[in-house]
Amino acid sequence: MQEKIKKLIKDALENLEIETNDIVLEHPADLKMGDYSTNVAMAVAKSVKSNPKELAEKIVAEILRLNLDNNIEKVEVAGPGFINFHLSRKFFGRSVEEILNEGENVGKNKTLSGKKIMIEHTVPNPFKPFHIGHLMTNAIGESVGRILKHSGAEVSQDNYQGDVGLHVAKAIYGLLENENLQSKIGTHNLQATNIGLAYARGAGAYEVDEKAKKEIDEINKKLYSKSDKKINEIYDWGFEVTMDAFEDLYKILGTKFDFYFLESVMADIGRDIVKDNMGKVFEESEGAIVFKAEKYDKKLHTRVFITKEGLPTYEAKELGLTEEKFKTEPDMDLSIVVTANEQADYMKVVAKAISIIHPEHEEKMKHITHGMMRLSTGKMGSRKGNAITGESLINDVRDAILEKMTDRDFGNEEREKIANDVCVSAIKYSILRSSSGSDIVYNVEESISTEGDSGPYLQYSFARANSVLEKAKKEDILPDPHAFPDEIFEVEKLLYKFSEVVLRASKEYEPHYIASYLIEVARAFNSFYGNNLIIDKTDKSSAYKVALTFAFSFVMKAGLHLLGIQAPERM
RNA sequence: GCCCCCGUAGUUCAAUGGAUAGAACAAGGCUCUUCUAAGGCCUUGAUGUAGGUUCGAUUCCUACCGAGGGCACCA
Repeated sequence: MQEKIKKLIKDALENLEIETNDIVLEHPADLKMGDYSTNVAMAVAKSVKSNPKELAEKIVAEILRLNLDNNIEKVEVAGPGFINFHLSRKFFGRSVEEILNEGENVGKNKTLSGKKIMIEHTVPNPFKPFHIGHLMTNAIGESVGRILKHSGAEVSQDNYQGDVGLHVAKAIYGLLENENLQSKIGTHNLQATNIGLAYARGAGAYEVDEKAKKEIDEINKKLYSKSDKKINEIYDWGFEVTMDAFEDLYKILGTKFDFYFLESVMADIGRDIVKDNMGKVFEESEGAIVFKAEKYDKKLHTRVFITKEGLPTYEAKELGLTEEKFKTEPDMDLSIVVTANEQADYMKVVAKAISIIHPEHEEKMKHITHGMMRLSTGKMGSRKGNAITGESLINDVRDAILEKMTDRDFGNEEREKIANDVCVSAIKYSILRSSSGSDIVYNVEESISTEGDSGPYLQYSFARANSVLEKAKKEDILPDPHAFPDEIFEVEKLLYKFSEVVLRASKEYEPHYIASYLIEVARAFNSFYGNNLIIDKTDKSSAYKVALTFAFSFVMKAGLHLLGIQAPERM
């Protein structure tokens, strides 16, 4: 439709002998102003020395002369010189029909078809708790991945595990200090929680206790050399148990990883790359091996890749990791990494180094950053290791939801499942409603409220639509997109825009466009629901309203999927 | 000191250089003998400051004010 209207405008301008290369066609902010709008008249008014409003009138006259097809109801000039297009009742009926035909494929586009993309996110460290920051990268990474897939890309996901390093030594120190924490009794979640406590203890001691610091450094050396049998045993158990606990969380969150990379392996690969590029990229400075990125870009700075002790830093490991990813997927078109904001600058330096070594990779790396999650109520996690864990937040939110569900008549299994889905939706939506880089304030109460701006509100709207459709089935009213009434409902004016929203979200790697759009559609649907009796055998247009309800439910379900959220049929 | 990101209703967030800057929460009122009232309908309130570019600036540029992050061997 967009292209058709653009063509129409272009033809009209040509006939009037007005030159312009770029026609901007957008949706007006207010639905009352029409469905599409262009500013060409204002844009070219100056160059043809004409009053924008008069020029707009002339263009409209020419457009009308060119014959409208029955998708366009009327064209008019408004405001300072906008030309507004109002689409016809038929158009909206047709777009509902189209959505019905597309079903769960609704909103897909092919802009990325044939492209291979790998996205890295979540990245919790074994031996450390999965904290709420990991929920941020998970929600954003998962959603971006799904959006790109909806645009035709072949998407795989990878996770990167810090299996070595000081944090492991700190956890093991804590475990040795308090043997109770090494208990193998209970679920791996419980055991992982104990390891998290041990880590917090070790991390705390490392800061304030000289003796402990020495011991931890000692443990760290033993971990590298694998010389201590007891430490090795604790390590093997702790690694497995924390990784298993992460897998449980991924299941709840709806994430599946295709590749896992280990930091210990990347360290060696990274070190080799640095050595192979000495002189070319890296140089020695104060005993360490560094990359002076400011030589290439004034805004970048020098970073250490190999310490004077000969140990590869995060930067060198990242180098190895990227190399390994391109080896794993040789024809990869894009490698995306999602991390916190504070990594933005290192990533630029690392990316610069990589593009000097592999110029062909330069355009194939993309870094997405996320902000911090703070909780609006209760204590915030301190920096020293006792941050709020993802699991405890999930449990709190789930409990609050179960409390709200007491008047609902569900079996235990369904109740649990729904509480889970609603909980994940509450958290993920709160993250995804804002643009990616911004910090968010998470408010448990607001996130589970169905009044307004929340994931549960979206799910509720879907469940409601579903319940209408159930009734339609019982009453034998089949959807018919041709039986439309004269009235055009607001929800119809939004539904056909879904694919455009997906496209924009995909181009900008921004899930929040989907989130805001879904709220808008849900609101329009709930309003439609409130003001219309959908199932009504005495109403000729009932079959159309059922079709519209179907269309809404497809769009909502697909949209929620793109946010990484389940759409329960009942709630 | 240098670099990056940000500053929008009381609060939490939106707004591809466009029209009267949108929502939601909070406050008040109305609404279930209709399909989920976890809903719907109605009523207030904002672009940090000063300039500039533009027919038009929340958006671009400059300065200032304010908050956050990064800047050599942690990740």
